[in-house]
Amino acid sequence: MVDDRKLDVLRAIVEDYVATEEPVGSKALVERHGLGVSPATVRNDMAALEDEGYIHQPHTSAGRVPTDKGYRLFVDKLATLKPMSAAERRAIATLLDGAVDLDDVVQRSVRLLSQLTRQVAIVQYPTLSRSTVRHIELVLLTPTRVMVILILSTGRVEQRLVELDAPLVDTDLAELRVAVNQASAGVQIAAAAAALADLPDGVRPEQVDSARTIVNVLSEAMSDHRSDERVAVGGTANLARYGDFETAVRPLLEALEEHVVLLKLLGESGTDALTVRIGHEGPYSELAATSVVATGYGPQEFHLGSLGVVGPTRMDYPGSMAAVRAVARYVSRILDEGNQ
Amino acid sequence: MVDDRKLDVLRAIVEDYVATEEPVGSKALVERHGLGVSPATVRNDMAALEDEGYIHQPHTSAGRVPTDKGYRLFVDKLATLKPMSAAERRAIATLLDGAVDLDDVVQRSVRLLSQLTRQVAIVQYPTLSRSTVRHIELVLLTPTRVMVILILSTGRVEQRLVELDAPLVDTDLAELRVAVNQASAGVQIAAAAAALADLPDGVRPEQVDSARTIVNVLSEAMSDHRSDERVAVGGTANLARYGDFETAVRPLLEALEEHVVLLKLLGESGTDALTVRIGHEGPYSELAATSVVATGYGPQEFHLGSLGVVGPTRMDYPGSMAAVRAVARYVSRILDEGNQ
DNA sequence: TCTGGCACTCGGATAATCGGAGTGCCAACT
DNA sequence: AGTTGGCACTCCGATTATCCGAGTGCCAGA
Repeated sequence: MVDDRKLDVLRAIVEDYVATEEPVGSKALVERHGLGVSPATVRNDMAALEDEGYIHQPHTSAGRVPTDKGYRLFVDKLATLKPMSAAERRAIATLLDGAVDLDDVVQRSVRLLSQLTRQVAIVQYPTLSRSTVRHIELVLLTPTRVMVILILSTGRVEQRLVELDAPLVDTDLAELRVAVNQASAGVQIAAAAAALADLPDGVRPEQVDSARTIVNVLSEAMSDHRSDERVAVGGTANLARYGDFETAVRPLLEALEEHVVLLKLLGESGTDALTVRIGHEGPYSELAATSVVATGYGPQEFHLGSLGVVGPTRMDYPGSMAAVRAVARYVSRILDEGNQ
Repeated sequence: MVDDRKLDVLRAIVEDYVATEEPVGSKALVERHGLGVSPATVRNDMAALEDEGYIHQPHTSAGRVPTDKGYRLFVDKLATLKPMSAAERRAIATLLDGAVDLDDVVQRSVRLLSQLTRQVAIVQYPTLSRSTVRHIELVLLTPTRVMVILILSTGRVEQRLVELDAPLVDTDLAELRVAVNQASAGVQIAAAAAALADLPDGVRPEQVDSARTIVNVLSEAMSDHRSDERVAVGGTANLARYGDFETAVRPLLEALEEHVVLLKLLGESGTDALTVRIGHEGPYSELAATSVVATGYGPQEFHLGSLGVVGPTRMDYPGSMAAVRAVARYVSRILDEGNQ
């Protein structure tokens, strides 16, 4: 049975432990928080909380430390997002508004997020998969060499160099340009790739080969989800504040190198909800000591990617959650604007 | 006076210390290296080397540790680059050949370099400043909205969205496209920016405003050296092997966040020579415990950027130098090929 | 159900001890 | 002059011993 006061005690334990990084005892608790009861009472509650698995004693005669389960309860029931201060809101707005292109938005977001939370921040680049084709440009560099440029609605630009078997003249290329754009402009890339596949059938015979080559490259670029896997990482210096190096820092540093791992951490579930993954809840047993606060972003429920922070299970959840949500909102808005 | 044998002793000390991370004593030295003399003799030499400032005793009755000056001598006089193994050469070649675009080349290089050296690797993106304009593309998205795409010889693509005051039709834009390309294709961007400045004077009166707007954006993009400051970092997990956290790891982690700092570390001197900066020789006093092995890259003495590794002063210089040089060569070659 | 009291536990900080690797120096040897 | 074995000495770091106190569980009384 977990009544209200026990929850208060749990909240107090979490807050104190996060702040001090040391097991918290009954006496210190009643002093620092106005619980209105005696240490002995708190001790009883603590014993109960421990029975339920919410807190844990490193050893007899030590204070209590929240378990993952304890943090979970804290996050689910007890945490009220710390509202961002006006100054912080302004900082977010001005910093992100100053971004000149997509790369810049991502870079600035990571930096911002890591500074706000003093944690390691991760921002996934907007995925190609759900974006639409804004424009395709074909440029004749030499008669047999075409530069193919694919511009997507998110602002991402993909470019490929194509070597043709037969020379092409400018007017031919212009026809082709019109054709590919008609077939794909405004269409989601998956559909665009499909639409383009039939295109070579419709062109003049002597252009078929060239068209086919170009279309192939285009669909390849469209279905190349390599860039879906791109992420930006920042704030690693914050790892330095971690206490335990071997169990906490090293595995995380290793994870940060592996972008695939990071994406899994962010949880590319496709949902835009703010999610918190605590310790062992995550997919990697080596990262049992780290938590992830993440959310999707994208204009109007349209999931373009995820961003979040990772840190020790002992982290400031309310603050991190608020920061992550705030940054995600601003990023979504920026991307939306650039997309009109 | 530093005779040959003393140099041998120094080399042995450096090698042993790098390998073991512990002060090395006279006895261990003669055992591990076939010096052919007795420990007592080595001790005499050590005393001399210490007088000269090449090595240093953490405390009486401890072994010796090389000083920065000692490493310097080692690197200048004693180090013979460890040749890359055939397997390593092949790994470099295949990995880098698989790169699909500029970003990919850089990403792969960082990864490669960090794995080869087991250090933190840094690769600067090719600078805009010395590259030439390959092509400029203007795309009419709406009558008053133009997407400007700038393609450079290094494969970098810059794109900007331009809002025009007056609507423009396709044929007008085509004229403009021809004009800007004629003015700038094949020209170094600094010169191209200058050449473009005069261009609006030559166009038809009703286009002047649009031309001016577009040209402004272009020269801005050309002189926007923001991307000159881009660097990729990899292998931070290797920091975990460092012993001393506070003095070695934390300052470096902080430095890695600051790309400007990194560029200074790489030494954007413009020279392509392989340089080694040891400990205090570098520009940052907080990084007195770290060394940098860096070199420029770019096809045929044409400096496009720098790459290198950073690590503790106690690092495997011969190995790192060889790896850095090898990777730089391959990167240069790749960039050259993509540039034909 | 809460509270004050009390005996008990145990980790971590502090102090004390000890061994050994390494040194410098010197006298003898080549 | 350069090299070597011997030897007394130093001092770090690992090991062990000691001790303090925060924190606990439990119980009896309000």
